[in-house]
Amino acid sequence: MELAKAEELVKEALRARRLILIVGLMEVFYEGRAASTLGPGERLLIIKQDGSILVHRPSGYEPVNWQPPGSKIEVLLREDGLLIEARRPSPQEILKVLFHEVFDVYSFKLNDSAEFAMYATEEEMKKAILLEPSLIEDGFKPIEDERRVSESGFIDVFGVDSSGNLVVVEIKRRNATTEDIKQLLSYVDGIEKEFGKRPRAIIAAPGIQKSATRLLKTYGVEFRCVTPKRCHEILQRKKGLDKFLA
Amino acid sequence: MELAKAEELVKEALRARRLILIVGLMEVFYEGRAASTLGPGERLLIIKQDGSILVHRPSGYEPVNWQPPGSKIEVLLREDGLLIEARRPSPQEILKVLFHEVFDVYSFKLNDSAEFAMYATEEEMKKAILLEPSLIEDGFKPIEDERRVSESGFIDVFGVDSSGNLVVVEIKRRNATTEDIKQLLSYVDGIEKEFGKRPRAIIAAPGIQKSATRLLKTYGVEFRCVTPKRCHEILQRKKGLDKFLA
DNA sequence: CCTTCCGTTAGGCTC
DNA sequence: GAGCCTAGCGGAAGG
Repeated sequence: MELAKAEELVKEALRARRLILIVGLMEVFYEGRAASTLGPGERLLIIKQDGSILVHRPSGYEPVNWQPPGSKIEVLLREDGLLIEARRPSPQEILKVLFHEVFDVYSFKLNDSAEFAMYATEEEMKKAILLEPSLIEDGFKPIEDERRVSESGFIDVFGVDSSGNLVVVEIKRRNATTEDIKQLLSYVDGIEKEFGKRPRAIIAAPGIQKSATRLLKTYGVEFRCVTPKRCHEILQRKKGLDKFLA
Repeated sequence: MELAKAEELVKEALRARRLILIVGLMEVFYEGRAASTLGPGERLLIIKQDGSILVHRPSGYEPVNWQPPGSKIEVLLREDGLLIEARRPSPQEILKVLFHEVFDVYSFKLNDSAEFAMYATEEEMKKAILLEPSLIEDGFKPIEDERRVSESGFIDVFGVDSSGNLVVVEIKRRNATTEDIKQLLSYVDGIEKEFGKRPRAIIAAPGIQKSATRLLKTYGVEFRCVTPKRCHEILQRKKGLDKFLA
């Protein structure tokens, strides 16, 4: 395709705020928080209606270069090719795509207002534990979620056990790491300072990394196997029940 | 476009291992480590030669759903639409895209062997410090990079100052956080245990978060302002010099 | 395979 | 805007 024709198509599509796909032979330059260069090759450039822009190579999940939404897009026909620039003010970054050849330009006005729903997240795990505290242990009573501990951060679930001991619960949707255990321990220290009494520490996760297992024993942290999937099922069941009762 | 025609085009492109773009009205379902649903909407589906697959909405940098390279892709024409499934064995995950309408199917055999070069990374910062230790301070002498500290991880740069004190340097390409300082301090403890002598601790980064500043004073950690960009320039200058001397 | 750590992480939330 | 944290994080390097 003539580069001049491609320029015209892209400019028109930009004005109309359409999703644009450009396939061609291009070089890519990026400078901002970091910097990168990518020599000539055949790739796909995607420009979205909100100013996000992505360069995709023929392989790999990730774009090789990109600019997030809000970038300002400019198109320039030059001697050496068709240049597309995406500027971002803060942080100051620029992405330059220089097309030596354009194979095709497509553009679309897409309508998509559907809601995206994600399940089996850490958030759902927390909700399930608050709703069904026996997931942690019989007699466990949550008192607070997201309790702030000075200097450390936020406790996922804070409560008491059947004997009245304070309990700090840290939730992870993936296997717990040493870092996770250390974080939990810093909450324990904070609570101990605040209440003058050392709380029990429980990590609720689908599993635990081997290196973290040692820390468990050393510091008396307890592990409860809780999976995102099971928590999701519990919430679904409860919801179904509520509907039935309503 | 007829869904049967689309099915044919996609299957042929899959056999030929081409990059495939499908634009149309689709629903998306994902289940694996988590789960998600996305109702009908007009989107772009990208299938790459290596089995990666991406669903892009008209806005936003990130794909709303995806599957990484190596997924097995199947195409099925059903009563309710054209179904494209991408399965991944480990972790066991499935992505289902059900097209109610297909506007266009494009496919390309793309040639792209160019090398991608990234600059101003943490790796470059380390190289620059090893090459030009005065970036840390006059008289600093690096001894080792990536020195293993038992139980903690790896020290970015380990060395001695002009008075013979041990020095532990932690490098960050972005502003240093409290976590970064804690990590550095765990290296310090490890080195103290190993050498029976407490080393100096230096964090080399473009800046430091306010909450981390307090930790500096409390634990005697020193801060050196070192930016990725400046390190990159130093390496470039050195390279130019080498070329000139060669 | 598992673990560790970086990333132009992005994105969402709070302050 | 800065700070804090999660993510289906992905990806690479090392054991």
